[in-house]
Amino acid sequence: MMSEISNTKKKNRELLSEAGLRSTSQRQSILDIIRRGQGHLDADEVYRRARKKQPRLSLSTVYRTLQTLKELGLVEEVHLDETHHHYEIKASHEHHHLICLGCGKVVEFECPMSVQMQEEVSKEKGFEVVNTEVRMTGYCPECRREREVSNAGK
Amino acid sequence: MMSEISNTKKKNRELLSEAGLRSTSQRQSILDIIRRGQGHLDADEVYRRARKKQPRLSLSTVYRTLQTLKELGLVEEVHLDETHHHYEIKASHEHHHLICLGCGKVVEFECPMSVQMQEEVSKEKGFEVVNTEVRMTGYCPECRREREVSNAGK
DNA sequence: ATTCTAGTTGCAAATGATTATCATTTGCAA
DNA sequence: TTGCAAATGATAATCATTTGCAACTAGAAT
Repeated sequence: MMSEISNTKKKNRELLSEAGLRSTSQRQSILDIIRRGQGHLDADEVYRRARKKQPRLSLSTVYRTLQTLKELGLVEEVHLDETHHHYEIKASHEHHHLICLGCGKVVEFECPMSVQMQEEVSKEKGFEVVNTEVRMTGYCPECRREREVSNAGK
Repeated sequence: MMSEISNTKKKNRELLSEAGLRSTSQRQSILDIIRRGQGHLDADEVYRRARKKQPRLSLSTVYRTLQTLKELGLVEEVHLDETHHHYEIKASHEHHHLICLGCGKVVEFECPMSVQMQEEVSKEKGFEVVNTEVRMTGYCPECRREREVSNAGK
């Protein structure tokens, strides 16, 4: 347990240097924040959290690091809403996103079917498919209830 | 055949006035352009095309109209790339998008499975799912070939 | 047909996310 | 410890999209 946490820094360092990149404190903490973020943070949220430890950190560095980590394959960019990007640790299990139109809540779900789907489309269109993203939108249980109430009131 | 085209204007007019909106020449032509667009135009492309007929048209109007038509349910906003939006006529058949990372080409595909998938997720998560978007990325046949050639050259 | 007025438009300025620039700093191999 | 390329911070630039507002017009009322 304990060792996992103290190993993290070492692991981060290795990951970076293997890629021929310098291990800076900024990169350390940004990577840690995303790892602990459990979900999907946007650049600004990463920035806000990282600044608690490193007040001098610049937003540009956050963007640059996110980009770098994405290229390294450590972090994944997901498209939850149309206005900006979110980032999460490249997960062990593939998953997709279900977004509530009412409150913005994001729920992850797995979808074994998508692999099949990907193969089918691959074959049919002659593409080499690299990635499949499934994005559903709708209303979560709470927001559904609210909507029913306000509709009844009409 | 002929009548379909001449009916279009009338139909557009009705659609708009039913929604309590004025039928302006700008809205007419923007709607027509998207309808004839067969695919996925971004705001700027709509703007460029519409200006051929109406040079004084403003880009804001394009954006505002796109927004309006989207709310009316006549036009659908799709997220093909991360930098800006694309719009297409709400299609009779549901379809998804396969985007080439090499040349940017967009291919549409149908996916009956996605309906099943939607139901499953609905049930499992208690959401009322409104929409499902499947976005695959990869390399089209031509770009695949190119990539193989340049890899061999190494 | 003329008038009236709220819905629309065009323009220009504002915004928000992201990227580029560049002087300064820092990791790290020698 | 030192030298230097890589990385950072601060700021300006960019690009898609939105907004404020005065001028304009579709379409209802006269």
